[in-house]
Amino acid sequence: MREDSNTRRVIPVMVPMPANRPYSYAVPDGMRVEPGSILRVPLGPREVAGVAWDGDGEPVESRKLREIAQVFECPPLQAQMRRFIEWVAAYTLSPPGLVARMALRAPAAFDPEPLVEGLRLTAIRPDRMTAARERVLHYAADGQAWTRSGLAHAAGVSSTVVDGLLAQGVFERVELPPQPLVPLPDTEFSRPEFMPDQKLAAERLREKAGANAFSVTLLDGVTGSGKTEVYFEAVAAALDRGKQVLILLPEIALTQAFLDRFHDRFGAKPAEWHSDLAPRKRERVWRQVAEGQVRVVAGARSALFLPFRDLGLIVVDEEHDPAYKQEDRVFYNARDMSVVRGRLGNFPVVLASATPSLESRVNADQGRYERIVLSARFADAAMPELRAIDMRRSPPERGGFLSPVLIEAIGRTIERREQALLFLNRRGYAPLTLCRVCGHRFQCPNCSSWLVEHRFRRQLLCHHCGHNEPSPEACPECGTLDHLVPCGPGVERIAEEVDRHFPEARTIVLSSDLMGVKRLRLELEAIAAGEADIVVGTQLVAKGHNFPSMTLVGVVDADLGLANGDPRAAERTFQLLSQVTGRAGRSGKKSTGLLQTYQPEHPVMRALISGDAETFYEREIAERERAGLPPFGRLASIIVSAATRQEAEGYARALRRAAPAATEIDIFGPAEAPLALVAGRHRFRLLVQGTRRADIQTYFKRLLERAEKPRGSVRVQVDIDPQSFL
DNA sequence: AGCACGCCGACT
DNA sequence: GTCGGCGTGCTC
Repeated sequence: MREDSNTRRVIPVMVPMPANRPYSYAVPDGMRVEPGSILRVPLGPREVAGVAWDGDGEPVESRKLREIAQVFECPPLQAQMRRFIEWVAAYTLSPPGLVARMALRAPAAFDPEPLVEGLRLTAIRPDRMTAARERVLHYAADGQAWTRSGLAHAAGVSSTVVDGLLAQGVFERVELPPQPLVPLPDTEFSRPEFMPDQKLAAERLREKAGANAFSVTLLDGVTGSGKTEVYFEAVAAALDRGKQVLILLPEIALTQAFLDRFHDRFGAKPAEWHSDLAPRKRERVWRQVAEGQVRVVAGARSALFLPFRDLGLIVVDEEHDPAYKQEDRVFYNARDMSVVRGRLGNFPVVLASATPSLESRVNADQGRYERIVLSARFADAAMPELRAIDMRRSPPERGGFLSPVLIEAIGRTIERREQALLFLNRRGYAPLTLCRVCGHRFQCPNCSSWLVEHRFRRQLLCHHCGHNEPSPEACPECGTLDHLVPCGPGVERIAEEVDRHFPEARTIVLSSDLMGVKRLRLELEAIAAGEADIVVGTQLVAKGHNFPSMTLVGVVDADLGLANGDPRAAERTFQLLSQVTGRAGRSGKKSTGLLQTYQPEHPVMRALISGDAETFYEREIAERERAGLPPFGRLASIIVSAATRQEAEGYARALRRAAPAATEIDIFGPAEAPLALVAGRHRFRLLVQGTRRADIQTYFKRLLERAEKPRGSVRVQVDIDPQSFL
């Protein structure tokens, strides 16, 4: 704390905007502020919530210096969290104010939850008794405090009856503490019976999570090996130590199944945290996490910035999932930042996956993480038998995309009254439309990608930037009618083909653009209950939902993810297809996975079919090491975005020219096409390769200082994440 | 990131 | 003559 010339106390405050350092504010006389206090401060024309930071406030001109308006009655942000914010800001080269903002994303949560007014029976009896009053007294006789509306509702009377009794003194007002959001989990609620290798793993995890020490454990267990139940033992151990627990999930909105399993084990639900949460609920979660009443949070990546009072374990489920990576404003990977938070907070971290990322595998191989392997499927669940369908030998009939082999397998499956899942990671009807007369191809006016036909919506859609236009009747180039042809399949087109072959079957298309999260949950429930025979779905069917009678999974285009130039393509495809095919066979019935491919000899297909992931990983790791790619070398990028393509590209080129020569850094780009169009901004990426993170960070800082300052709508962001590549 | 200030086109 | 578009610059 410092005093200015007028002997006012001045402290640093981190404000929620892209400031590179805390701002200084004056503390009014008599105000008690400590580092971490959450404050209401004036900022320009408005007021914002900021955090009192550590050390002295830098002196500022006294005409600029303004006073803190209020200290919120709310637990201060702990030193551990403040160090975490600083660390993330330094690592991602983003302004700490923006990182702090992520920890303050619950606007109204800083004021205490209002006390609930309750009514309790006194010794006074009413002057006259009526039937309605009788009923009210009957319910209130339990001596508990009731809310006015609750009591009126229970007694089936209007609330004026209760008001009348209150006026006579029959009831007194009492203040009730706000209801806890979720009941306390009970670590003894239902202890599962484990198979021998699960038991071993669970004991090891209990040991790790029971210790007050930083460690990272990679729990590597095939789909259906009971991974979740095993890491629940780590959760139990941390809870028994009196700690809070965070479980990160890639798609929390879709994982009703996870919440049910948690409930089965602990007799209570965890608090949820994700972007679809209603604002009021969001505030209560934030508040009760800060106060320590919520013991377990299951959340999306942003839950990492919740202000836990006493966090003692983070579990990152499906740790390989690309959804953990945030790619706007602050670029970070929640899996990696979880490890950092564990290190700063000195507590254990568990990374769980059936198909770990290469980074985590290498970290385990090199001894930085401990690796626990669960190789057997649990109880009656059998691994699906995977086979390739060589599309060169069993091609689809003209105009179709499904091999006769797959069609026959679907037929046998639904005859047995079992379910079939067809997976194609492509939304819409057809990825490209062209005119048979003049050859015109429908292209996005903003990006350079093809427009995807969505027949259900009668629109052409750009999957890059969201641009959409109504489906055309005629070719805009030559005006010819009825000569536009869809090229290639999307899920809608596959569903159409399925309908042709199995008109009697109940076929459902599951695609993120067809329904909201709520509707999707219902559809998933319905499918699990057997209300469909054939499901055609995109990526979202891969995530976390269990379909007990699904015994056939057909991958329509297993080669799809391998086509682009991403060095992670093989790893990603392996992970995705493992997850998709793992949806089958959960009931213990014999199940099959069929992969339609033109390259059955590809390492990814071989690994999937043989079940020998080990050889695949070794090969991929060797390849990465040879190429100096993550986790052996670093890839990073500078993202330039602007309102127009010209502006973005222009600045990207200017940056490229200004790049100082350096032996340890290799910078290339911009790519020919803009990377993406995000909320009306074109983005270009300059890719940087180097060996050490520190080299890249220093280099970026130097480059950004040297280059002309971005003007106009140009923005520059940095992505230094071992996960990143386009 | 917000938000106000400021300078040029189509309307009551 | 004003309303309003979003370019520019600042916030302790």
